[in-house]
Amino acid sequence: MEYSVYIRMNERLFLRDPESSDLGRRIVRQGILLFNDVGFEEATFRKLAERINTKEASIYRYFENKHRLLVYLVAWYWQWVDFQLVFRTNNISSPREKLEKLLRLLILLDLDDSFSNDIDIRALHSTVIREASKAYLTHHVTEDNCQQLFKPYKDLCQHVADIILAYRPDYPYAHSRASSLIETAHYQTFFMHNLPSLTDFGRGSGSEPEATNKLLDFMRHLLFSSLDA
Amino acid sequence: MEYSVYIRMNERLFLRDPESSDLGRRIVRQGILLFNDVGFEEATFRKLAERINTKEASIYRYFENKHRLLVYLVAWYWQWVDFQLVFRTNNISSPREKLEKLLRLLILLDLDDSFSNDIDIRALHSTVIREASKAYLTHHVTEDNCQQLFKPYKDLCQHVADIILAYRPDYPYAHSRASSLIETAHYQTFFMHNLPSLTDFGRGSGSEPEATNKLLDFMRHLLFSSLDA
DNA sequence: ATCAACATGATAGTAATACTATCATTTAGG
DNA sequence: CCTAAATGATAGTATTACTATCATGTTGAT
Repeated sequence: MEYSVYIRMNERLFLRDPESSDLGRRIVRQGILLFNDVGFEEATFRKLAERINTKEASIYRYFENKHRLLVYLVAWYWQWVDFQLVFRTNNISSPREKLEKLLRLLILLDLDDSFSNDIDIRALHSTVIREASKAYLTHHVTEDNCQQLFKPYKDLCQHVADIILAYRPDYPYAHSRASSLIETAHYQTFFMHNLPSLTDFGRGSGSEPEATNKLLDFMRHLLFSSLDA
Repeated sequence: MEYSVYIRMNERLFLRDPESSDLGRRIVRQGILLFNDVGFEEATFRKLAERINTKEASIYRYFENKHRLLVYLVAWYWQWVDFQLVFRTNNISSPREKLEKLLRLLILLDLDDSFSNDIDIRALHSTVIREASKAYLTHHVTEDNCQQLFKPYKDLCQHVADIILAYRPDYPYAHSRASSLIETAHYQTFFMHNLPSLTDFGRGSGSEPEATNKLLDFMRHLLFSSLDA
């Protein structure tokens, strides 16, 4: 099944809306692949321009700089996750089942279609795991935050916190629990693939899907042991 | 009390040992302050050189580049934490008490002396919180890892995992629990100060030490609910 | 005290990056 | 079909991230 949703983004995330033109869409879609291929620090607008047969200057018409493009991609991803969460849980009444769905969503299980609006979700997921923290771990977080650049992430955390509170109305750390759940899912995935000795499901624990299942078990254990304490 | 320990670093972390000369020591100590003042991406060897009255080229004799300097500082920090953990818990037999000490160490509570070998630990702590993940979230993690650049972090995680296993010998996720504990301590601190809506102890929850205490409560809850489950 | 290493200072230079500006050309919408 | 907007093409600037070279200063072994 394909959910062809148009994700409306905050206007401060771009100079010109990249979804309003073919060039803009190519910048976003190939930007994801470039970040994935060479990493954020090695990526340049020049390389991206070559990749999509345009000029550096044209890309600057859409995004102020590489960092802003990253912030845009990360924001898009969190809005996508947020939408998927609503979509996949809106026929479910049990908060516990909703949380279970969320866990699977965060590690990209049950993803029948890897593309959404021609955006390669798996590639974006990898990019977000590796680069998302660079979007906010800057000297100018506060200014960026004032411009609402991180709103999609904060909204998702709020929705997760709401589910947590539905599950356990008196839980005193709903927001921290939500943000640490999301962060943990991501960097444990990174560690599993790149620094496996920091996890219990890396090398030697079998195939990739098996490792992912162990990660899911760990996440489930961590989440519910704290909520059921 | 002051622990004037000389922390011996892996030789691949530098070109010339910065602890072997006055200039080298200034590079490290002022490097921490520069990263703290302007952030990693805005920092340059030129700025650092001006700050310590030397030339760019001299700094390049100690560190290949800015990223390597960051990796060095982060590695130093984790070795310092690891040493502090051993030092502060070696007269304690209860694993639970050891874990309690660790929690306080990770958020820099009970720090009577902010300096160790003239290194400003609080400044380094801030820098590590903000920049440490940039040390490994790169396209060249695997090569860096092969060179053992992250060994201090992995060693600390192993020691924490050992304490966890002493507390709960059959716990199946000791390594992941250790790494997620450490990571969570750091980015929850960052969120608390910079994106407080992602936490439950930000703005409005009173003074700085009060917020830090709430964070400690959260961390304690998270850790022991999973281990005691 | 002397000399040889070695560390640093001082200066210069290169390639790449991160933009900005300008103007011609193409494309799309009313 | 005409106008406005988007893109292409080219150029240029300031800064960064280095590398090279040689002179000068400092240190430590004899």
